[in-house]
Amino acid sequence: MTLDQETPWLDRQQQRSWRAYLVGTTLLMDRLDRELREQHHLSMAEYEILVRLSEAAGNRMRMAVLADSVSHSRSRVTHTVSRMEAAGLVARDACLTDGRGVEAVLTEHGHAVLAEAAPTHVAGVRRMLVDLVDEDDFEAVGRVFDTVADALVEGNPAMDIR
Amino acid sequence: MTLDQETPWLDRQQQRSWRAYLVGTTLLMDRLDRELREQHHLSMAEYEILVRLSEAAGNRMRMAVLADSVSHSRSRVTHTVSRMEAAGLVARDACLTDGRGVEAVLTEHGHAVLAEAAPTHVAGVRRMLVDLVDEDDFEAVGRVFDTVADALVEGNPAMDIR
DNA sequence: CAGGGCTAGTTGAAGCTTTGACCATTGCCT
DNA sequence: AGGCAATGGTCAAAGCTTCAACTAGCCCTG
Repeated sequence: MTLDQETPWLDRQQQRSWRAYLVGTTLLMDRLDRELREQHHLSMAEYEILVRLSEAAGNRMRMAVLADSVSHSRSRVTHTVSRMEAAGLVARDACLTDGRGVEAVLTEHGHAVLAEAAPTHVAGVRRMLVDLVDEDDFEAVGRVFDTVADALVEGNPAMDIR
Repeated sequence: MTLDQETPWLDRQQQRSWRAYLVGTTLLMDRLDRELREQHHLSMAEYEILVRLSEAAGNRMRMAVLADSVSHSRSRVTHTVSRMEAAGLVARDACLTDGRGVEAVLTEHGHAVLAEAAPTHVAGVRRMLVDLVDEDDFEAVGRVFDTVADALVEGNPAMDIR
């Protein structure tokens, strides 16, 4: 990669965009998390896991796949799932085809909690983001972070430093 | 605000954009934070505070103003500044005009650390985001999160639930 | 089929953030 | 002036995330 003296600064517009993104993301995530906690006793991390499981075949997923799909560390998912298990939202199940594996399974209760939480969460995402902004601009956000995610996803050496 | 049954789901495209944003942001923040920590022993929160102070008149800022400018809670800024103070990056100073107030001041060392960290941090932001995406798309990101931040910034009752 | 190396997942400690209580000071209102 | 609500900042405790081992099972090679 380039040396430091070759790295151009961000121009005025880029700087503005970058800071707006930082501040906006901080406020947005904060609020969505807070709403989920207050109304449904769920963190956003827990909510995302419920969503992923509900979309998975058999409502079950290997821990590692789950971790990758939400882009959280395995350790983090282990802890989060443990808390959710204690709350009866998911269960753990040994994987039949791989003795090392563990699957997280959505319980009845987890399904019910998700069904309750989803509409209000979606409403929040709309109210604070989607319905506020131009549709094309929001698609641009999708393109930008698709690109970022692709570039940063596990094992892309092009993104390593120097 | 609208009732739940009136809230339409996100359409396919919106859903894709929303998830890309979540995943991309998670990966990006993770990496930027890691780079800053490994190369300069700074968290992103600390880095942002250094930047804000370096731009402030007299390199000093009231705690509350600082907190607002990075959109972090006051408590969080208190803790972060305490750690930075222990590391010699900033100093605390009583506010002359308001007996309740405290000002954070950038030290020589803090200035030096920022001068070292900034180029590599900017390089990271470019490498993993700015240089990867279409310029117009990135401006759209700026518009979107400007709007979000405006809507969510302290004391906008329109964004409250129901 | 034994060994080494890899992958899956967990664990506990350390670190950061949030929450809520708390105290001091200030500004407003009468 | 005197009382009282609001503001600024801090702190301790609780919660979540990260980090660095660690266990166990898989797979490849000799």
